[in-house]
Amino acid sequence: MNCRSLAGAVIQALDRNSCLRLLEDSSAVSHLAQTHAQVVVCGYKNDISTITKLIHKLCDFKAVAYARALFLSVPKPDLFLFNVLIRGSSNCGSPLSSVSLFTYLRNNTYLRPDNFTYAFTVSASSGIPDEKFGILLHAQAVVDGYGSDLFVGSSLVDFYFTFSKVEMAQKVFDRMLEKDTVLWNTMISGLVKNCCYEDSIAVFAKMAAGSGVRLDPTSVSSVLPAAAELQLLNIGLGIQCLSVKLGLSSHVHVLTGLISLYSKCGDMKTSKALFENIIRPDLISYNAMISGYTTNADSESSLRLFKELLGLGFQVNSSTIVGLIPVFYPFGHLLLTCGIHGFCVKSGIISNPAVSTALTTAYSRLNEIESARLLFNESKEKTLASWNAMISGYTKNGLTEKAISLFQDMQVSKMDPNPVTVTSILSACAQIGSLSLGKWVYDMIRRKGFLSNLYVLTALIDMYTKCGSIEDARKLFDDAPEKNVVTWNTMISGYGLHGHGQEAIDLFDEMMKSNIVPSAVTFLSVLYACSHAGLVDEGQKIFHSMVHDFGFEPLSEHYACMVDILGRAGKLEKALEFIQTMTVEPSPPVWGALLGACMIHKNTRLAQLASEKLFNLDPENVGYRVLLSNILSVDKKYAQAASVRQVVKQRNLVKTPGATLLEIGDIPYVFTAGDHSHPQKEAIYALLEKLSGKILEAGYKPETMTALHDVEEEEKELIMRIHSEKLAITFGLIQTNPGIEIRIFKNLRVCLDCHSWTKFVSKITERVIVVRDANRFHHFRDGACSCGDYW
DNA sequence: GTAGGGTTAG
Repeated sequence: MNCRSLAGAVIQALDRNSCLRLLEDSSAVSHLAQTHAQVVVCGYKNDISTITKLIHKLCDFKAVAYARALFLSVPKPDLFLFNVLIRGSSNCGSPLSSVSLFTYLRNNTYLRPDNFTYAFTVSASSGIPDEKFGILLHAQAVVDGYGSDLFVGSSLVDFYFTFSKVEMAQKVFDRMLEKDTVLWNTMISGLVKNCCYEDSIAVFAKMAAGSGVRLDPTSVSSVLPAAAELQLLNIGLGIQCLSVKLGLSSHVHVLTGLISLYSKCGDMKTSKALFENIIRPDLISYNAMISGYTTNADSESSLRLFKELLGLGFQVNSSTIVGLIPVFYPFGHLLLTCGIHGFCVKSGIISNPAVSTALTTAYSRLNEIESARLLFNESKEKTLASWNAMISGYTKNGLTEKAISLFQDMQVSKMDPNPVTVTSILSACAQIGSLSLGKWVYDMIRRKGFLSNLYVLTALIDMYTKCGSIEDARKLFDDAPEKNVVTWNTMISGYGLHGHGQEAIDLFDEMMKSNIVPSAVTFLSVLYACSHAGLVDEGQKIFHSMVHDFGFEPLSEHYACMVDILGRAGKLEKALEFIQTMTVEPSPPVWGALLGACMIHKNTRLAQLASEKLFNLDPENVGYRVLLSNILSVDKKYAQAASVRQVVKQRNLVKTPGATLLEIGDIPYVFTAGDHSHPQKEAIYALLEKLSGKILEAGYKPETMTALHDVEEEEKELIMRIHSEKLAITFGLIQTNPGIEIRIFKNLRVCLDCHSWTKFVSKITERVIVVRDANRFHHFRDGACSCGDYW
């Protein structure tokens, strides 16, 4: 209270009722302070009901410190006053004070807590990180005879749901002899909070059908998110009909819930109609619409509504922003992302962890991984989701080492990984082919009980196939209690990766028998499997079936697969004809597949046609130019080959350097072409020399020489450099005992010469050599490769 | 009643 307002206030004698009325009508803490002065002047400072009213009002205005001070001045507070302050403290974000007031009440007064006391204190204990307070209160309430009180019961149900103790919540609910709307509503919303969507819907149905209890807008709006989450439009429709019948359908909460439901089911037309039905849409209903447009990829409408919201003078909140942000990355809107980032900084919304996490994701999806990292570093409160967003940002951008090192930082900072974290890390292991790290993660998954999570399981299967252990992957797959379309796709593509085309087709057939609805990726996976195994007829059949039986509009990627299948089989003209039948514009991979086939089957004419298209569509890609240059060299068109390479040089295009990973025990070794940095390089180069002699005797013919005609000296040296896979295999031979399988991982496709070299080395050393290249696995054994020279 | 992080092809 300041002096001016005190001086300005007309202090006059008032009766008690007038004092109470003044308190009731106060609309700010400053008014209350003035009235407080009058209360004192008029001699009511010891009137408990006046003081209680004042404390109650102070709590409503969040002036909890003032309220507490006043409370302490009351010589003999009664139970009602205690209850008011317990509830007030809890509502003002000080749940611990509520509990300590309760303790004080029990230990230092002769008062006995009643059902209100318990209800308010239990509610407060839902806001304390430690669950023990609520559990203790539950026990005391039962002892004091309030165990089946409705008020107390509802707070207890809410408390147990807050701490994810679904069974306990259910138990308390079941034991309540009498159930009212609030109790049912608490149950419905608690189940939703704990992702028990089906149960939530079931409880709602029971409430509506036979409980005899009245449904209110909260009942309906509590259950709607469950239907939305499960995308059960029919259930949602039923709820909508019911709420119309009960006259609840014009309530803004109900309408907002329905908007969200229809949006999540992809029906923005209905959402829009519902939104237009709201007489005075509030921020939350706007948010629901914006997020709906965003998830349905209507960036224009989403942004329009956002601008409208700002224009109406609404103070947008974090939900608005989080619902809007994903609009930016599918369309590459980097500038708009930066704009909204600036807006968040200016308005202070950036401090909300959900906002900074969403922005981190946006930047990493836009390949602005550095910006993502800066934002991550700057964000004050790093939640589990923020760490996960950054880690997955790295794996999605192929920066696996950074992902793994951030994962280590995360553990150092004592943030406990969850299934989401683990899924990203497994994906990183799969990318780099690190079986040792993958197995370590698997160990952690078992310890933490994450194996029941379908994302984790699928990522684990993927990790095993990509790290070369297709059998282990299949075992996990067969033992899986639950599989979705992605799990099946993963296993099918795993077979493809290893060249096991028939197994992939068999699994695909089995999938169809299990009535799993295939996706576009399912067909891509099985078609790639056909291409890696040379199954031409089967591939054509599946493509045909995809279009005619399953009604899929083939994507450019599907065409690329078919071109690959036909091309590898030598049916180059047919592949070209196939491209000409395409209904969509052929993308670079389509022409790339044709170009690759031209390399295998030495067709310079078509190669030139394909590369002309490619150089237009994807001028920065060096791979295609190198491929064309090699094709020309093989055809002895040296001058043309040189001019293709010249372009690469002139434009300063960067070729991805080849590298190979080999793990001995848990230690990873990385080799690059012509690597002389290795401590055991002498032994490696000596053995390389020795092997070279032996395999030449056995009939090996180096394949690089043809490409070396008419090449500048400097360049020749580059080409002559020994490829990293040869160095890695040789090192593996030195480091491991005879008979042990050698596994290596190459980041690019293995070249023709290295492929042939490895075949011979596997024969003379009697070793199984497993090579994972950028495309697939090669299992070399006794002079032959599992790919049947088909890659 | 609205909202952030995860798996599959190439």
